[in-house]
Amino acid sequence: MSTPRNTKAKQAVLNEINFSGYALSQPEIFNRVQGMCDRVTVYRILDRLVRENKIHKIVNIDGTINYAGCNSCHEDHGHTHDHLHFSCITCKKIECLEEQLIQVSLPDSYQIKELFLTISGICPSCSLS
Amino acid sequence: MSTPRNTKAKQAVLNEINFSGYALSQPEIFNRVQGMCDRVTVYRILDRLVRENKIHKIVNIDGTINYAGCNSCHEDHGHTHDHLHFSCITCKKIECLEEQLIQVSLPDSYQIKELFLTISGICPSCSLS
DNA sequence: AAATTAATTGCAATTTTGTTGCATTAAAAT
DNA sequence: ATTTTAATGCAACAAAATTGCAATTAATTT
Repeated sequence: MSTPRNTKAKQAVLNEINFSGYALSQPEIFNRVQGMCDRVTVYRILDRLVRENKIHKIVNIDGTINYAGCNSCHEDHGHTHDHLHFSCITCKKIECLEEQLIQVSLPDSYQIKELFLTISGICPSCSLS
Repeated sequence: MSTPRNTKAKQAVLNEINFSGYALSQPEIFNRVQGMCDRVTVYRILDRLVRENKIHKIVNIDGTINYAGCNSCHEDHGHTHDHLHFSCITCKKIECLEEQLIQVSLPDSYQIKELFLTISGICPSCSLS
């Protein structure tokens, strides 16, 4: 198994994700670290950060992929994916609502691993205007 | 507004989706109607069937898009999207579990439009082997 | 502090996936 | 049978992601 390294580009990408209030797409991230590294490198860094449990990979309801920091996840214990995502149809931003937990019951024949709940609608700040 | 027509290709695509026990991707569908029509036509047929409320468009947790028939949806009333999808990590198939309804509560500042809940895990038939 | 190891990067090429324009075909109505 | 226009095929295009490989560099060892 390989031991991950910290590079400037990796740290820059992680910073952008962690300091953003909402989930970012690969193009947005690449844009924000302009000149730091190649487009391909951003893809690889994102893959690595997901593997290392440092960020969440969120698929939006339109299929676009976004990345968000992990607030309530312990790196060592892996991700807990029992919280929900809110996807604003106006500003297109996705945020994690970590407080709201989900409970569902399925027939015993289904083995549950993770839950992915996305709610689309209008977020608080878009509701104002 | 345009009046939809029934073509052989459209019916073939709809049949494949309706007679499949799980949601199909565009490549899978194209594969199953081989020789029937062009690759592009499948894309257009799928768009049309979604617009006509004949099928569901489901985004899987890996971002891939799949199509499923509507069992409990009334064509005229549009789609009800309050049920959940089960995504098997073994066989990669997605099925709609229409019986299981979801209830969540959010702060009043969020205006909810639709819910998308996908549960990943191992489906009954993959659990056996 | 220099040498070593292998993780990471850049770049070019490629693949995959989906879209668009337009002339042609064919479903359904008259 | 004729008419109307929805649907198709094909080729070109565009966007998004992946791969191979040589060059670079972070982190460990000497």
